[in-house]
Amino acid sequence: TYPQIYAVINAVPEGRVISYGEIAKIVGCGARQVGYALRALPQDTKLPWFRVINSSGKISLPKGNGYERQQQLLEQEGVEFTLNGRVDLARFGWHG
DNA sequence: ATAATGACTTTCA
DNA sequence: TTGAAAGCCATTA
Repeated sequence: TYPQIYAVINAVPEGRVISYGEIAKIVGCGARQVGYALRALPQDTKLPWFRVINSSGKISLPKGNGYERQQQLLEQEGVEFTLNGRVDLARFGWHG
């Protein structure tokens, strides 16, 4: 299941994001399993893990531990965040 | 084999 | 709009 999840994430184009649930629906597993796969990712991975956020358009990492880093990486690609730290999935969301 | 654990989601209050 | 509660299901222990 990891390979399938990684494959989908790897297919997400720059400047776009996808939710855990979307990935789960595509590979046919639960949404939590997607997060589980990301947690097991090495630090030096080339996978665009930061393009994965939750269904409400928010980052699922706790502040002070990756949250800021992910937001920065996304903004770096042109993804805009609202005042309350959310991403508009209607505009930046990606559907294969 | 069994039970616990979540980088989640959806469904109501 | 917010938050608790109940689903979810592969990985860990």
